[in-house]
Amino acid sequence: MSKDTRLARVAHVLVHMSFNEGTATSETIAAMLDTNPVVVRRIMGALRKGGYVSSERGPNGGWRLERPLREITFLNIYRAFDPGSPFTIATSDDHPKCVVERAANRALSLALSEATARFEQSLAKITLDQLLPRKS
Amino acid sequence: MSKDTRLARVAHVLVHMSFNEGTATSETIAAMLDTNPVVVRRIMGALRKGGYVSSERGPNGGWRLERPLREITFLNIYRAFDPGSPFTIATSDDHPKCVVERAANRALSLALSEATARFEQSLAKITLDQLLPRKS
DNA sequence: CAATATCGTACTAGTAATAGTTACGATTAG
DNA sequence: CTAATCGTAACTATTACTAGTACGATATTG
Repeated sequence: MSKDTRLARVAHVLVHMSFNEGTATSETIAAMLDTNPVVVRRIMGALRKGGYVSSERGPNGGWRLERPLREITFLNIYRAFDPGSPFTIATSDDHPKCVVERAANRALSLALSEATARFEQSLAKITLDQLLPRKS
Repeated sequence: MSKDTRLARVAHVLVHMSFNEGTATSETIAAMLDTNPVVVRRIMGALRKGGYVSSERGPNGGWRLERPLREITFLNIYRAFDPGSPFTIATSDDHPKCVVERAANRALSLALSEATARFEQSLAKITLDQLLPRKS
């Protein structure tokens, strides 16, 4: 599978959007991400459901940031994408009635959920305003 | 990408192997995993490099468990597969010189490595003897 | 109302990792 | 020598994501 880069990419875009008033079109954003406007609409569409951005159609339309950067965390973005397990690792399903397989799956599931919880804790601590360049 | 189930599957197999003296053929093990002997050879081959199992060719050959269950952890198995990142999530690489993208990638990388460390800590605590059915 | 900009979305193609399969060579017991 | 068994290369299937094409829906402007 190719990797899911949506979180890093959209965080990048939202910070840039905060530099300008008004809207940014999918086309403009696509240029920033070196991709295609449709990809942008899909990603931004997910964020719209969470109320982090809004969109307007027609001339002078585009995407608008609806919340200040400090009120948006990586966890907010991550969850907006309605993600499944973030792991490439999964339990097995060869002999669901075998007690040994079940014990192995239980042990692995616990490790996966502990790591997922840790991941989400880390994401929750990152707000978008932390990505702003320092005015040193 | 389809999910990686090797860890759970091989843990299951090693426990069953400990129930019998001597060797188990790839064919026998394949039946346990509901798959094909070649898949078994690939998976077991990785464990052989770590010294957890050995193989013998020719009649009466097969795979032999080389260490007691309590001396094999999930982390040992996991590492034997020489895994890349266990996450489906990755950083972006659209504008490597953009300071905002770099900041976003740094923040995400940290979250990923914290979660990976937690995952490995959890795996290290699971020894295969913990998967044995309780004699209640 | 016509022209145009812009989002919305269905559909298809590309990509990368594991899983599965076939085929065949290498080794060893008897 | 024969048969059992591993070793491995090559190919296909599956899965889940990214990317791209096409076209419809909507809103502004004059």
